[in-house]
Amino acid sequence: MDEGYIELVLSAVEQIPPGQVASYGDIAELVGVGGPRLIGRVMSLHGSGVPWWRVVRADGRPVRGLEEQALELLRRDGTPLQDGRVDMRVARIRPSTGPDAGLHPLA
DNA sequence: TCCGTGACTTTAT
DNA sequence: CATAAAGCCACGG
Repeated sequence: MDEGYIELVLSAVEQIPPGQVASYGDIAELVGVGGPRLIGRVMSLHGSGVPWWRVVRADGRPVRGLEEQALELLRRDGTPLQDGRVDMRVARIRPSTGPDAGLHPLA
């Protein structure tokens, strides 16, 4: 576990704007190193000091164990919630966000 | 060294 | 939509 890697992940999480979220897999791809579980590990150890609540699971469910806390913070940020889960279709950091966002590949 | 576990993801049933 | 299995990386026993 390199400190540089940790800083990289933490900085990536801090880059997440309010109203948007990122999955562990997204962070992993952003940093281009390791996998989702590695990100989760880094967050659990050094997640303090960064908007950890903006990092959610791929299904849109918040962090394990801190669901209520995360939900509150997400709601405060204006994140689109849907029945206790984040609406990844629009909240996830990624282009082509939406059911019909990019379905005109050729038009 | 092997095994179990965890702030995970994806595909299949 | 829920559950199961496989893949993934790092750590403690």
